[in-house]
Amino acid sequence: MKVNKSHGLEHGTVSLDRGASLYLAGEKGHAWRVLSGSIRLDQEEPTGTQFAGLAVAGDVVGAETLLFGRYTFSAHALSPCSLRPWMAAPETAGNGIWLQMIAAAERRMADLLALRCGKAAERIRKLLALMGSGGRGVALPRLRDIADITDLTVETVSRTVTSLSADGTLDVQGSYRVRKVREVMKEAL
Amino acid sequence: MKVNKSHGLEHGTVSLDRGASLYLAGEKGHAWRVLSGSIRLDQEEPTGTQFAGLAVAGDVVGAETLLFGRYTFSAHALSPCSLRPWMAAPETAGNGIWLQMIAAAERRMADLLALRCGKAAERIRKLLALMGSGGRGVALPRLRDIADITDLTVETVSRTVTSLSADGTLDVQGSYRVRKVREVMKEAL
DNA sequence: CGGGGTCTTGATCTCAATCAACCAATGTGG
DNA sequence: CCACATTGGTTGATTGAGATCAAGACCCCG
Repeated sequence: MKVNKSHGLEHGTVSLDRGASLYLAGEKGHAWRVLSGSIRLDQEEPTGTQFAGLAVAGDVVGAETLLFGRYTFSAHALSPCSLRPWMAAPETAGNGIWLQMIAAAERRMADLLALRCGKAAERIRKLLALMGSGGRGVALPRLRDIADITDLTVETVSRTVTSLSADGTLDVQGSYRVRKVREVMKEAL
Repeated sequence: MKVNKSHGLEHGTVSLDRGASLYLAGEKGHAWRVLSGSIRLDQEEPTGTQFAGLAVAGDVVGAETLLFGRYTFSAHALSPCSLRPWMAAPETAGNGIWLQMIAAAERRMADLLALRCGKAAERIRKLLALMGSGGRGVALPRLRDIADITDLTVETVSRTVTSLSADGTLDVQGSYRVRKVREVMKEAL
C-alpha cells in the first residue's frame, strides 16, 4: 500500500491520502481526532483482515491506547483526511466526555449494522450518506473499501455505482481514482 | 409480546424470560448490568424496528441514560436473563471504567459486524459462540431474533439450524420453543 | 375451542457471488 | 525511454445461496 502521510507543521496534524495507513494493529501510539475525511478500522485476524469500524469527521480513533498503550485495530484512510492527536484531559474533563463517546459508539454501531442490510444500492447510499453528513461532496472511497464495509463484492459495487450514477441517484464527478460524489438523492433510509 | 419480568427481592435484580422487554426507547430509566443471558437492543425507526446491538453477561446496557436520562434503544431478552441496576461510581472510579467500556464497545462492534458476513451457517455459529462465551449451554433465541441479528430470514435460519443440528455441528437439546444448544463445534471463526 | 405466535417445509425466483477477461493509470528497474 | 508488473476499475456470462411466497404443524393461552 502506498502510504502518503504528510505532517502538518502545527499541532502534530497529519494528512492522509485515500488508502494511506494511519497506524497498524499492535503498534504503540496515541489517539487521534478525525478533522475531515473518513477512516476505516480493521481487525487483523490470522484468517485475513476484517472490517471493524468507521470513523468520520469529529470522531476519535485509537482511544484504546489510553488503556492498553497499543492499537487494537488498524486504521486506513477511506478518503483524503486530516487528523490531530487527541488526548483526554486527565481530570479536567468529567465523566461527560466518556459518556458522550460511549453513546456515540453505540449509535455508530447501529449505523454500521444498517450498512449490511437491504439491497446493494441502498447499502451504498447509506454509506455515502454517513460519510457525507456534514460536508458537501464526498470523495468516493475505493470500491474495495466500499465492498468490505457493505459486505458486497467489488464487481457488485462497480455495477451499482455505475447504475446509480446513470439514473441520477448519485452525481459522480471526476474519473478513475479521483471521483467525488456531489449529491446523494435524499430520500431517507 | 408477552412480558415476564420478575423482580428479585434484593438489589433490584430482575429476571426476564426469552422475548420479554427490559425497556423501550424513549422511556426514563437507569443503566443495567447483564448478569446472565443476553439482550438485544433495537433502534425504533418510523420504518420499523432495527437491530442495533447485543449485550451478553458482563455487559452494561442503557449507559446513555446517565447522559440523556432516557433510553436510546429498546431492550429485549434473547434468552432468559437476569440483570441488576448499574450506576457509575461517581469519583471513586477513574477514567479506567469508561475506557474499558469504550474498548469493549469497539470490540463488540467488530463482533456484530462479523455476524453479517459469510454464509448462513457460519453467521449462526458465530452468534451462538458469542452468546455462549462464558457459559455452558446457550438457550436458543427465537428464530426471528437470530434472523434479525444475522440479516437472514426466519425460513433460512430454521433450515440452517436443522441442518447444523443434523450434521452434528450443533448439539441442540429440547424441542420447540425451549431449545438449548449444548455444544458448538469449536473450529474457529 | 379458536386464535395468534412460533416453527417447519416446499417450490420458485432473484440478486449478488463467482469466474474470467480486459482497460487505464501508476510505478519500477534496466 | 521502454518493457513490465501492480493496482484500481469495468464488463459479461453463469451460478448459487438465500429471499420470497405459500401452506401447514405445533403449542400456549384466554
